[in-house]
Amino acid sequence: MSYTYKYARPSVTVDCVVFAIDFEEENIKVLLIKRGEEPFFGNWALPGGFVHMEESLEEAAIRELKEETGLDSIYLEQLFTYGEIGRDPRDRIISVAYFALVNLAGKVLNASTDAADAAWFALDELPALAFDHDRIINDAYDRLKGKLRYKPIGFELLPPLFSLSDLQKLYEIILGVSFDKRNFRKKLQKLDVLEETDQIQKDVKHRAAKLYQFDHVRYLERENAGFYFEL
Amino acid sequence: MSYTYKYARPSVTVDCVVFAIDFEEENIKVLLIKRGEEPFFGNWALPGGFVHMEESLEEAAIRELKEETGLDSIYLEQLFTYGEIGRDPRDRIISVAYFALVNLAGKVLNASTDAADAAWFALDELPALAFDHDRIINDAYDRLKGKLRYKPIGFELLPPLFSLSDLQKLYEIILGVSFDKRNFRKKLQKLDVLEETDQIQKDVKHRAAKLYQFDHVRYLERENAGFYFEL
DNA sequence: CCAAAAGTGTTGGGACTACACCCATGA
DNA sequence: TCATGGGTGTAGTCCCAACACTTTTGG
Repeated sequence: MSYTYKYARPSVTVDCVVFAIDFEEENIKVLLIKRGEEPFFGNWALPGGFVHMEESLEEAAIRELKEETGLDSIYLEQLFTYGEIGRDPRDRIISVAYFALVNLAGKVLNASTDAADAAWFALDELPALAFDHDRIINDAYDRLKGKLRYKPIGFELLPPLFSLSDLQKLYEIILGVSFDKRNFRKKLQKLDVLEETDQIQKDVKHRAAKLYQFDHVRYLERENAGFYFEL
Repeated sequence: MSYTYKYARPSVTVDCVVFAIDFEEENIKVLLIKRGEEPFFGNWALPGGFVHMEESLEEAAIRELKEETGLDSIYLEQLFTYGEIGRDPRDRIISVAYFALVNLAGKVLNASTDAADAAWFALDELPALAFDHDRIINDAYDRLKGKLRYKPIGFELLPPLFSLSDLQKLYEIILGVSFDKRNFRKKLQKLDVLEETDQIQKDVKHRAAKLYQFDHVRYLERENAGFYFEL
């Protein structure tokens, strides 16, 4: 058989599930854009678009996020690739989904070129979504819950300096359980990956909490030494 | 902007990393095929090929496995999608990699249509591989090691009936550590997902071990009840 | 009877759970 | 002074790691 890439080719897109935590409302938010094109014109959908020939998948995800939402340099990992027949009503489309985490307070959204609008929605109050994006969001949430327990990805959802109560609330919101305050703090202390700073909370009307930061370097040292992060 | 899927399209392939355990040699085996086409004619590579327009990704993976190796109805999960520029020397190719587990003793290989040959290689003695397949195998091995600890996927590498020593040896081979026999057995007993059968080992020249089987149903019950499999 | 692997209990230490009160601050 | 969340210790239980010998079978 000769070497020819002779088969008909599907189109390939990337889609990004961007999560953030809303500490006021105590819920999880997903970033959606209102589609400005057919199909599903006017519906809400995940930010994303076609992969260009001169960029990698991750580059495409980063570019689309920037173009459609203005978000930049956020945590991003590949989630899953969806390739069922009929996902797109008109053509064969394969979508590589990405999973992104962002600190809600630290970023501002820009609507732009091919998205008429971008907005945060509570995960449990999503509008009707284009394509199979509801399923993708579900899978992403499963990944978030699963990975949160054994990898320090929660810190991506917090500002660089945070209180222990914020961290605990984050875990409680995402996992849907509550933790004992003293036990939670003891466990973190034992993990030894948080660094206490000399900063404290500002503008709170009660005793200000000490602020901590996550020590990536120490975490990697411990992981390589065979210690497991687990919460 | 009008609705046209106007972009140039990459080709999409699937590649399968099939693992098995060799209990005689006490090592991990990977299934490779010798390429019968350019590029990398004559090199060893992962089984796989182009995704057709009328099949899903998983269907493509199952079809290619059957065509190239004869393997059928084995454990399969999606691993990762590789889309770097230049992975393939001649064209833009995006590969959806799958991760497969099989019981070495229970299956026979068939070479066929577009693979000149198929063979098992020890993971630590791989030949030069086509494309970036060495990297894909590495990623698959990481997935195997990681997932083995908290999901009962090891049973996919064993025959339906197995001894506790086989199971322990499997964990030791894959994770590269050794476990205390009594503690290992106590832990399994506590997990309560193994069913003792009335069968025993045959044709061994020492005391024959009792054979057990994995109880999928009970495992799912426990998982839904919030219990974690962990070893 | 020898080789080879199967099978089996106990103990000490560390981790986890459950639980309640005082402290600091701003309004 | 009050409301709000910040911060802290102990005791009991359970889990885990460490450790060695006897049993069964085939050759």
